[in-house]
Amino acid sequence: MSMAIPMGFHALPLPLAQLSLAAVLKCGQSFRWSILPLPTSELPVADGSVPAHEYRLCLRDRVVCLRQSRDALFYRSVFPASVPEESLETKEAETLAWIRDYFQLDIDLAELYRQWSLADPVFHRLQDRFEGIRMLRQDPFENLISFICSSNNNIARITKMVKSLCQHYSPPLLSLPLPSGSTLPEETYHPFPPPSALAPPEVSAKLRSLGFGYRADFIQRTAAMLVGAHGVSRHPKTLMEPSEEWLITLRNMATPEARAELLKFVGVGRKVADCVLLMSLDKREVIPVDTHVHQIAIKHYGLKSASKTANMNPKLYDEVSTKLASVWGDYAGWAHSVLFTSDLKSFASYRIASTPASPSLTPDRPSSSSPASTPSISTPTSETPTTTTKRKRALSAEKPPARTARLVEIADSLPELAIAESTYSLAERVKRRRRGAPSSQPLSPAA
DNA sequence: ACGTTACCCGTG
DNA sequence: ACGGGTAACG
Repeated sequence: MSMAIPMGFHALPLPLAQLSLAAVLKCGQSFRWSILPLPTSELPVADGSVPAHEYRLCLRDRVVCLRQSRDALFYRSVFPASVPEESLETKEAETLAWIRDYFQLDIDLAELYRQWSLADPVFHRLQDRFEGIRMLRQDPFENLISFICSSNNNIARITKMVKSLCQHYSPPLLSLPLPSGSTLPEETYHPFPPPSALAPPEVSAKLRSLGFGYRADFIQRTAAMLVGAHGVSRHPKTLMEPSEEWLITLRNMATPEARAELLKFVGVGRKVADCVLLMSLDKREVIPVDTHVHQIAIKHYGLKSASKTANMNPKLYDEVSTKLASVWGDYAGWAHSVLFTSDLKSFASYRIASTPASPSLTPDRPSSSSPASTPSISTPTSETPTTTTKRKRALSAEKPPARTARLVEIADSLPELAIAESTYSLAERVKRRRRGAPSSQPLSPAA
C-alpha cells in the first residue's frame, strides 16, 4: 500500500505552485520534451497523488526523466551503456544540478505571482488556474534554432520540425521503453544537433525536403555564421562547440547589446531575438510581442488599438512591450509567459475571462498608463509600493482564508530545496517541516 | 525611413 | 485565410 516512489526515481520536494510540468513543458518554450502518459494502474506516490505523465528530455550525454505529484518532483537519468557503473552516482548529482538550473528553482515563483497579482488585476484573476508557470533556462543554440522555426508557424509543427532536426542531424544517444502500454515498444532519443551539423551548405536543401519551408535557409545560414565565427572543436568537458559557448556568454551582456548580436543572424528579427533573450539568456524583463500578446494588450491592458489592427511594426512592438513591462516590472517576461499560456488554444478551457464575465477585473482606467500607478516589482523582497495599498486591501478582502494557509505551506517548504535529493517519504518530509526550518529569508528572485 | 509583400506548409 | 515573423522590396 505503498506510498511508493517510482523505481529508480529520486524525489525533490516541490509544490505545484512553484512548477507545473504539465503547463510549462508544452506551452511553447521548449519543443523537445517527450510527454508520455502513464498507466492509471501506476501506484500513488508519497503525497497520495498519482502522476499522469512522464516527461523526458535528451541532453548531450543522458536522458532526463521527470514525473510530478502534488508536492514533489521525481527525477532520474538514463545514460548510454558505455557509461561505467561506478560513475553513475556522481552523474545523478549532476542531473539534480541541471534540474535546478533548467527550472531556475532558486526563483520563488509563488512570490512573483503575489507581486504580479498586487500590481495587475488581470493576473490576479488568472493566477489560481495557471499555477506554476515559470520560465525555463534553455540552451541558447537550441532555443535560437527552435524559434527560427517558429516564424509564421504553430506549436505542433514547430515540435515536429525540431524533432526532425534531432533525428536527422544528431546520432541516437540511447533508446528507452515507453512507460505505458503503447503500440510502440520504445523511443529513441537524440540530443539537439550542434551548430557544425547544421552548417554545411547541403543542409539547406535537405531541410527543405523535410518540410521546413523558407526556414531551411535561415537555419543553415545561421549555423554557418556561428561555425564560421567560432570554429567547431568540441570542449571535452561541456561537449559544446565554441559557438555554443559564445552564445552562453551573451548572458553576461546587457539586453540591448545581446539583442543586437542575435539580430545579426538570418531569420532572427525582434520577436525571435526577444524569445531567445528571455528563454535562454536570462533577460527576464524582455517581453516578446507577437499577435497574441498584442491582442492581450489591447483587450486587457487598455492598449490603444487605434493604430490599425494591421501589421506589427517596430514602433507598435515597442508600445506593446513598454506597456506590459510597466505593469509587470522586472520579471515582466515571466509574467508574459503566464498570460500567453492562458491564452493558448491548447489551454482553451481556461481562457482569459473576457470583460463582461468579470467587470471588476477590467482595469478601470481607459488607457492612461500613469507611470506612478505602476509599481515596480523589482524584487519581491522589496516593500509593496504605497500606491498599491488600496488595491491590496481590496484583494485581501476577496481572498479566502484557505489560500493564505496554502501560501504559508509553500513558503515553508521552499528552504528544503537547499537540502537535497535523497528519496525520502512523506513522513520524513513532514518531520523536517515541523522541525521548522525557519523560512528565514524567502528566496529572492533578485539573487 | 516606414509600409507592403512574398515566403513553406499545415489546418479551419 | 491564418498561424507566436522575417527579409526584401518600393
